[in-house]
Amino acid sequence: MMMMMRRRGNQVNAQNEGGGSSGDSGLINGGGEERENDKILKKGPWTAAEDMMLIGYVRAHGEGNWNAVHKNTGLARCGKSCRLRWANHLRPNLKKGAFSAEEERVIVELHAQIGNKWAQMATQLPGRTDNEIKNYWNTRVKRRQRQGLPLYPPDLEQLHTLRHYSQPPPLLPPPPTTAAPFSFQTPMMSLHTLTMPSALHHLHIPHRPPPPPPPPYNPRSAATTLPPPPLHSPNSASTPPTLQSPSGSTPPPPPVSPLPSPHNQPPFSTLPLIDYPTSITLTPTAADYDFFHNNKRFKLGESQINNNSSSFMLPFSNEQNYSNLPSSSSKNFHQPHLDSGLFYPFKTVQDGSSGDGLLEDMLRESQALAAEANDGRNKEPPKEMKSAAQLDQEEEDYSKLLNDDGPTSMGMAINEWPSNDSGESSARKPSAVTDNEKQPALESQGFTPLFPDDHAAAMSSGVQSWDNFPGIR
DNA sequence: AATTTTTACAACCGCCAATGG
DNA sequence: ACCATTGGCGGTTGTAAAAAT
Repeated sequence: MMMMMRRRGNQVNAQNEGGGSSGDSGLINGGGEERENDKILKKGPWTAAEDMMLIGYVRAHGEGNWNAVHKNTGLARCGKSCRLRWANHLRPNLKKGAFSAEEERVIVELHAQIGNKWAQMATQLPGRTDNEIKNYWNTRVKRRQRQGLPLYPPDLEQLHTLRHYSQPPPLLPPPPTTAAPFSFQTPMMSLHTLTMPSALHHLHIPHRPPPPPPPPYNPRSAATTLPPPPLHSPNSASTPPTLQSPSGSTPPPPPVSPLPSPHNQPPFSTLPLIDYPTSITLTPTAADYDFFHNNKRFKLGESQINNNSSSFMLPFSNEQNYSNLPSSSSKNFHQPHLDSGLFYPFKTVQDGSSGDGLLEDMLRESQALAAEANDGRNKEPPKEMKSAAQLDQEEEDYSKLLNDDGPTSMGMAINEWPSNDSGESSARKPSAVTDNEKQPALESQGFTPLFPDDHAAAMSSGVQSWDNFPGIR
């Protein structure tokens, strides 16, 4: 079982958890729960069933309005918790696993440039969340301190020091808004296929566009922006150094971020959208028998696809009973992206029974809500939909990605033993490797892997799809 | 092999800003 | 102008697992 997380929920949560509740919401209900409007809100680790409910909700209603989740679905989580769970674990395109050497380099560069701006840094690292980056950095700080190493390599130390004396430069500008309207693989693909943009390799501060007017002074952010001073700074002089452009006399073009800016894009704009909101169907397609597990792609054989299996069941109850799962670890089910894979907590109902119906109920409820929303009124216009051409392109990109294992490609190093700028290795092997080693084969249970093991690296780069989610087409 | 240390990670907390009534 | 709601951000904590001793 995944870690038995501490239950800080036993504490009073005086805050209103993202505003989802009014000030009187802080009634304690021991055992990691909290009451709100007579509903008990859970705290602590999310169960797979809860994840499914949240996913279903988002697919039906889109992101945002997180406090409506528990009101509409009965999911006993506060809106804030839902948002966090979605953003950090459930949304598509997330890349899990150890940071690649290139990613580490980017983080260090960005940190030298902007400090603890995790959210901004995350916009430069496709598939990575601010939380991941923050965790990585904190770990790095501890490690470097213990080793007596500087936080930054010499070239970045210069930049870092400069930052103490000057206006922090703006982040890389957003890409042109004429980019493809939507592709949930676009950010990753661009980095993967183009390797790291030079703008992320070298931070040419002198050539950047002039910084915008300083924002109003914010004592809070001012207090948190500066990173801890370098431990062994080679540039600890009291005067700012002159920063030389590493590119010599030819200024590089303005850096272009491969990512949409959070300032002109809706958050998590990479969510693959469906024909909102009534497209949810319970009819499985062949793709529903196609899933990823443990970095392998599996597909049910024809003999395993029951013609009668028009329903799916969650192989666990609300109380997270994993006993019916294939031999995969519960951890992987609890964290559907851990394998950089897709959701695989589904088994077809072979005996014609309907299963526990949780997912069906969830989907039907979403469908009913969607229908209600549509009911002849000014419904919310459909969000972006993929055209057939887009889907084809994604398929093609995906195929390319699977065949592309260039050593400098962003994201391919997920299973490599990363070493950072100073040549040190992370003290811990990426867990995905050991997980793979541990995993019992699903083949013995009737699943056929569609890709060989080396597919793992490509999948680990964050290529994910909703297409395998039951009832999506 | 046992124990200790370190790392990775998820989730929460507290605060702030934006928004809308 | 005020207040409530909502979403977001950065800091912090606790635990499991891995690595080191």
